[in-house]
Amino acid sequence: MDHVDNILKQWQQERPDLDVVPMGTIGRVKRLNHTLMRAMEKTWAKYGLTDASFDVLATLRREGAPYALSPGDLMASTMVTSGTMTHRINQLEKAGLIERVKNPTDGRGFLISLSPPGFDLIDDAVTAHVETQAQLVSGLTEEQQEQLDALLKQFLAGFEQE
Amino acid sequence: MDHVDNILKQWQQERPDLDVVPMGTIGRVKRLNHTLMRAMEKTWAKYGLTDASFDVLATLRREGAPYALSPGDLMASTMVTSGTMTHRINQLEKAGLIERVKNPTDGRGFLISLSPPGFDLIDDAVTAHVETQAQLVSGLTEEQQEQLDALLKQFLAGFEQE
DNA sequence: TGGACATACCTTGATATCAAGATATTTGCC
DNA sequence: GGCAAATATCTTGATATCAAGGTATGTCCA
Repeated sequence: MDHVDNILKQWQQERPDLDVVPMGTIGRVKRLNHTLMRAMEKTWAKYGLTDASFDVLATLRREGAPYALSPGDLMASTMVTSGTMTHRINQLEKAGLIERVKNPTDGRGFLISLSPPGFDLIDDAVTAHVETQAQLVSGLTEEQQEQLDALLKQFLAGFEQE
Repeated sequence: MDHVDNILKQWQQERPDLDVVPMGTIGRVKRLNHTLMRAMEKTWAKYGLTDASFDVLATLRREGAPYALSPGDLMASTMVTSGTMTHRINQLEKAGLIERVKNPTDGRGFLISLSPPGFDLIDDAVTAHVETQAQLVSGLTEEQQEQLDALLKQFLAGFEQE
């Protein structure tokens, strides 16, 4: 009987006409996401990073050499709007972790590339981040982790192509 | 091979020293949460509500008569900080959907109660909301929904008592 | 080849959130 | 009863986000 079960029980008493089973699952996804984000933020903070800045730097790092993408590519990868991405890029540029370069093949745009300090920082931060994540999933057995992953993947598949 | 799989593949090539399996699962939770929230926001918007305002009104509604809780209870239930809750309450009070009443048994605090228009609005909105949620989970079979729910519940259980 | 449409990014304005600290009240202990 | 500590809520200041719209450049077709 966890927090979400209590919510469902309340609804059943107040609104027995509603089928609240999906609410339980979606509520758990929301709550789990919240909890995981809060935990991971602590690790990012040790490197002076946030969800947003880690996200951008990690996206550039894992891309491989020459560690550069357009703002539009970054937006698609991180699911944020253009205004948000402009803001993130400005902050990271000010911190010297990325550089804006005119896109040589498209005069409308830029390429965002990791600076050498940005590369070093994200390489250290992601090592710690992966350790934190391993900790976070350790409450489930390996088999449960695999099952959960497979179910999440199928759940997401229903949305990604649309 | 979904979006998250691509991310993991990139990391494997760039940083083969890292075990990125947990990153996949956690990444899917984040992405799924984002997608589900965006979808549910559309329903809330039809009633002039947001995630935040729906959350508060629904918490009061499911509590049952007399539909009143303290800001502190609301904070605990919704996982936001006190500043955020004060702001939410101010907005809802301005909209006439809730009322602030001096707590008769504790002079430091208030009780937040649903106004009659607030009650009517949330009762309609939650009906539509539950329909939206049923739609959102319909990509999984009933059995998969149950499995997912059980795994999420156990995952969360590792955090809730701490 | 030139004009209409599409695209890429930035700017603006409104809102939501958090962390930290302020204020008022209650509780508990002597 | 009275003072210290705990508690409940609000205030403040900094940031992040989004939606909508602006500007410059590229693309495509008649």
